[in-house]
Amino acid sequence: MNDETIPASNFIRSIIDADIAANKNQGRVATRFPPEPNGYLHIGHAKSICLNFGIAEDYQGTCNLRFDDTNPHKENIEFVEAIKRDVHWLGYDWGERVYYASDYFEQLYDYAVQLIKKGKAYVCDLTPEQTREYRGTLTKPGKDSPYRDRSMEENLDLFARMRAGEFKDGEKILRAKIDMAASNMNLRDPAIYRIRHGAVHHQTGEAWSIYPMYDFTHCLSDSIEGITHSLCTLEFEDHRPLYDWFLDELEVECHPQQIEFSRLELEYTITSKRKLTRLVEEGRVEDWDDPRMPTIAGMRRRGYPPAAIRDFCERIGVTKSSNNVEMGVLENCVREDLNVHAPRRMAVLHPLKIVIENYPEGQSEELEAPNHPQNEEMGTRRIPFSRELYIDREDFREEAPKKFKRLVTGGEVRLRNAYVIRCDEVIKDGAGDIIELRCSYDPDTLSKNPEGRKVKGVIHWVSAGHAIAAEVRLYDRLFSHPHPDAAKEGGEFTDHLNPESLLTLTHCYLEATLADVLPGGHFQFEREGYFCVDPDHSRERPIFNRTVTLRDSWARIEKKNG
RNA sequence: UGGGGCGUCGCCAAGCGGUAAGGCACUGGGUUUUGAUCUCAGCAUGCGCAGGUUCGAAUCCUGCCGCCCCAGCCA
Repeated sequence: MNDETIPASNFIRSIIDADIAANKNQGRVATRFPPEPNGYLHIGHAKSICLNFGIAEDYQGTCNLRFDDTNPHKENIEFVEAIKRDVHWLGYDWGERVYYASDYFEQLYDYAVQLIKKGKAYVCDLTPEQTREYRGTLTKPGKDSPYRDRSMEENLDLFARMRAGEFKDGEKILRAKIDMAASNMNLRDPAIYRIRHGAVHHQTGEAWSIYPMYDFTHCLSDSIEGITHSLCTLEFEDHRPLYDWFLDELEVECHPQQIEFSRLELEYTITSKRKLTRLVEEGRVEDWDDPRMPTIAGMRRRGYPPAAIRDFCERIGVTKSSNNVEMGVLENCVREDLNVHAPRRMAVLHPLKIVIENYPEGQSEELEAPNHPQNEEMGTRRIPFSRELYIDREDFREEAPKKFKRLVTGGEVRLRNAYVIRCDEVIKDGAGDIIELRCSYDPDTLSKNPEGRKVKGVIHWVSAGHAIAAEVRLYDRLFSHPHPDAAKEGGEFTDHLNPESLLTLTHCYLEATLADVLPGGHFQFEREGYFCVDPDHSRERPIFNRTVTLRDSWARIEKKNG
């Protein structure tokens, strides 16, 4: 990583520091990022990716990419590919170390046999419903399954036949024999293998009809890969005793340490894969990469730079406390990165035609404009100026509210990178709507202030005859409620979808230099915000997405004044 | 009311017995041909609450209170 920032420490890094000081694992650090390929990666995963890969980088360790693919009914290869693409795009590289839990199916099977031989696992014939009844409740202990004391030989035989496909889905499961009265529900003889016929696994095809469960698979996969620190979110804290139980009971050479941290809660978004899947499947958004989605693919299309997302993950920290991060933090990271890297351009989103009456008809000239006000190295560009221009309707008022410093009737304003103009006349149509402004310019104000008066306002513009027409998509938060999940009685998160999360402007005018851009390019449209070129963009049909607005203190003043 | 966690500024978050870092947000000033950027200043006598130990407590002890997670053959 070429980040210049020094990573902030956190309790996990402290644990690793102590482990290294104690020469635990011979000072080796090995982490892993273990996504299940049943959906796209989102901002919450980004936190985990940055943590795991970030630690590996900083401790000269390794971080494996491992697909937790033990549930063929929900997983598919499209998600595998998308995940790889997104992790790479975020800026991390797993080298040759991409693994699949399914790589270990054979070993896992052997481990299960080992457990049976130790009398620590048994085949259970209870139906799913019965299993639930036998499990007990939070306050009541469960009771032993009638199949709990089957002989080792019978268990071995039954388990082999499960694998051979002799039983139907749900007919039998393999369970760990622990303690049906444990106060920790996870220890009440958890399932470790279930039967799944008819699924074509994206890696193993139809080779298996039994699949291992998460708790059994995860700790052993970590162990097999020699992971030292297995980082996961808080909801797995209750699973840690089980994680350790399997590794203690089985003969393994490596017993990784599971450490839990709290998952990211970001205001105005959801990070439940189930719910994100619903948004896609119900057509509430275009797809997984819809710029409004909190997915990595969505943020990419929205124009968020990967460095900004990494910076965000750095700033929010890693703790075990419940958190509630404001959207402003993420947006600020995006602005900070783009402010430095995005070349400036001018684009008029809500065009209002103006005619400079004292500028000769048919004439035009090229004005030089810097690509970045603070960075000369980014160079300059030439933009055409002529008699007919477009400015934004927002930048003109017939009567100025107080503190308004843009164009008003009879008033002057600076055209960015060009001359000072005055509005002499307002032309309206039959309905009373303003359709054009007649103005005059002061030829002696190029790169200098006018004589004897102060012009405070500066607005952007484009030359009508040279501008290119484009579609500009203005995105806003997908939800109008900071906690979409906090639905009231009978409601659900979709009730809080923001109906104005996408505003498509089809008649925008951009300065001519924007004609040759490529998808993925970032620009600041001065005074409007940061925009990026959409993947669907073409020279014939230019499409830009608004990544984020500029900070807008005028909007706040206006709001305050009602 | 079983078990496991968490409670420090509006939001994140340092702190680990020696008298409350930092970031975001916010407020005010300066620079500015982006009401942007940049910059300067301000912003917790207080650390969920109540007791206790101590010369000294956000940090240790006790008891409360609040919030989150767990009863998938999901991960």
